[in-house]
Amino acid sequence: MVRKRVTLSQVAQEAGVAASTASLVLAGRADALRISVTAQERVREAARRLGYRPNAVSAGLRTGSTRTLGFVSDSVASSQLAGEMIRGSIEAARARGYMVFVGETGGDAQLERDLLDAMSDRQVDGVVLATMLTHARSLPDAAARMPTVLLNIEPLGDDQLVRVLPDEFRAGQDAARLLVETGHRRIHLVGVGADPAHAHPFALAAEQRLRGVLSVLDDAGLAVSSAGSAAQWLPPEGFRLTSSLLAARRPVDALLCFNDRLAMGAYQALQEAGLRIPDDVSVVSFDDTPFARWLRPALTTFAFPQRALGRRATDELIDLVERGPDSEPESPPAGARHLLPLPLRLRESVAERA
Amino acid sequence: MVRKRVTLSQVAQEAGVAASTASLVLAGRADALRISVTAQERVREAARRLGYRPNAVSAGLRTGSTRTLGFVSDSVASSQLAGEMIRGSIEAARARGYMVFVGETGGDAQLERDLLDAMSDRQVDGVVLATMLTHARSLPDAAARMPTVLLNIEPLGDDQLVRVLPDEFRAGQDAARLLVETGHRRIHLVGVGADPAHAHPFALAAEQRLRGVLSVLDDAGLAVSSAGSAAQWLPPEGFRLTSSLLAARRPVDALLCFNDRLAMGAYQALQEAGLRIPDDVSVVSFDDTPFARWLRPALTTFAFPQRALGRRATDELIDLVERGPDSEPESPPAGARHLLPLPLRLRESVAERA
DNA sequence: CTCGCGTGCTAAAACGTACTAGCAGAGATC
DNA sequence: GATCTCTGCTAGTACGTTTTAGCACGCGAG
Repeated sequence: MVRKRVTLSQVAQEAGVAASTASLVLAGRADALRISVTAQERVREAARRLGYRPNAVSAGLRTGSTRTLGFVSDSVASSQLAGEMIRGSIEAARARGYMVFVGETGGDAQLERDLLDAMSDRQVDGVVLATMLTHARSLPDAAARMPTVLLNIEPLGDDQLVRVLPDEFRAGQDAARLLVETGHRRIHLVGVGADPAHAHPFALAAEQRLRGVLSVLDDAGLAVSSAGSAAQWLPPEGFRLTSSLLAARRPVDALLCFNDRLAMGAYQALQEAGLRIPDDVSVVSFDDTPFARWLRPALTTFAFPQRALGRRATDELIDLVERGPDSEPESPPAGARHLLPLPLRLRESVAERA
Repeated sequence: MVRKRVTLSQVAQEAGVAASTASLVLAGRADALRISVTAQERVREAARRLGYRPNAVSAGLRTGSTRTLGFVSDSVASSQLAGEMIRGSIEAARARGYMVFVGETGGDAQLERDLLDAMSDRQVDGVVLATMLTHARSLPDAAARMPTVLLNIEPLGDDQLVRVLPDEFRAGQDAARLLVETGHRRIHLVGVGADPAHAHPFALAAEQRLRGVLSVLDDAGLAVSSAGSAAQWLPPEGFRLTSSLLAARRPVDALLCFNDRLAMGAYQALQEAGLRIPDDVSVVSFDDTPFARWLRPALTTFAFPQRALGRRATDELIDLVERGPDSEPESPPAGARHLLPLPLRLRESVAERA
């Protein structure tokens, strides 16, 4: 079943040279070390003929670098986010010749340590540490022992690691601006209270997003109203909050939902109350969950850039790894923070107001 | 930044024994090879004190086994399916001390070969080859060269590999039976035609599922009606098919949608036509997509067991790997096919008919 | 006293690659 | 003819394990 792999010495033998010569040729260091062109050709030809592929395990043992990365996330819950991030990470890695080990902790710190150990045992060149849940957190020791990039995490203590994050503040601004500029005046938040200090439970993300919203509404001289905050950002909560907002008979122009699932619940409440979207009420949201485009009318939302985040974090990690730990002399200010935009998906749920 | 790992010889030195002795002790082969209890204790103590962890790369080079698996899928499209499968795979692997490399091909055969090569270069012990798209396909050569388990794939040529698949036929039966037993008579299929030979485009899966449905409807003496087949199983298609079904004014008791996204479209068409679910029309579906429970009324559906599939395939792979290629004497009939059920998620979209 | 045997351990080779140090031979120089 | 330099290559070691073959020692038996 398992055909034996061809080794370097077999190639060397076939080409009539020593293993070291073959190694030099195939590593592209032949010119530097004066191997004749004919010998080079013989080696390359032999390698091709035998279908030689270098054994990465062996090379890893020798050089210490395995061209392998780890991706550890906590997410089990909001699976699509995690899935897309992983996908982005894998793509970026692949493009630069790396493979990635994927691990999930479900938020369990012990499991996280075990996973990082298991990856370290396999000599990964570095890891991406990602989260979908708690955005501010302390870091495992392992993060200090190997090249690490934080994805969607704001570390509590250490400040030295490269971080890749969605630009929540800007997204909040953009969403509010979209509504303000289309003439909406009676804007209600769905999912968070009006006070950024208590924006919980999605901590930093929600808080930053809210601050962005507030800064724009303030500038526009608009009062801030919240339909109420929710512990879970799920459709039933969106439904409940929107229903009671409507029951209170306060004037409403637009709903600014803090994610698509809340928006889905809001849709249901609006529709069951006989209100039309966007003619009576506009709805804008965040995430661009798959179903956002399938709602009727299609939901206008700011896409959470999972894939881009995964890709970027991995690219940063590879940069870090390949730069080597020697060039530390702060060429990049260690602890750089990269913010990625949440692009607008303009669909049908926002109307122009007179 | 990077603290040096402790090696076996350091442990040995600390314990005052030879490296080979330390190896035997830590590998648990001490008793078999008569190492004194005191020496064993010294080794273990030293290992603990120094925080020794065996280098898996080195061990992999020596033994050929890296306790590493590969998971290669084609899916980019229906991401949640893939995500959950991967998650299941990772869990199962983790539980038995394996790590997994994840790769995605997007259906590109060349990329698939490259990924399998890259994994093979890293000496994975085996791979799970999964698909979300085309269920019947030919296999890359690499599959013959290392232990391989097929996930959601029915191979075209070779018949020898272990396969793990959802039990589509049974799910079709279950869905049809659910509707028949609750008294529905005017059942319409949404997404596929009534002829299993043309069940495309989801080939085997849809065909098997349809055959299951038909077998039950036939037994119940019910005529088979289809609202029409769709090239894409997405909400707009579900909406379109259901709308034209209703426009044709044929009597309809229940809709049997071939996935949740079609069902979502069907919901929209029914609601916009002023029909109530389930009072006027029952709806049943397949997949249990996250939004299924958030639709109003919550959708009754048969859950596609992605996670279980991933887990099972990985468990089978590890069994295969650990059994070794030597014990081939067909203890398990090579090419076993494991079918996993699609469990019913009974919610609110099906009513009892008089 | 010698032999044989059991006990407790170790030396050494192997896995496949990377890379340093250096060797052999040809030609050039004096 | 001896020395030097340059070209073209190779021997050998290291990476950190696993594993086989076998060594040294002490003790009991003959």
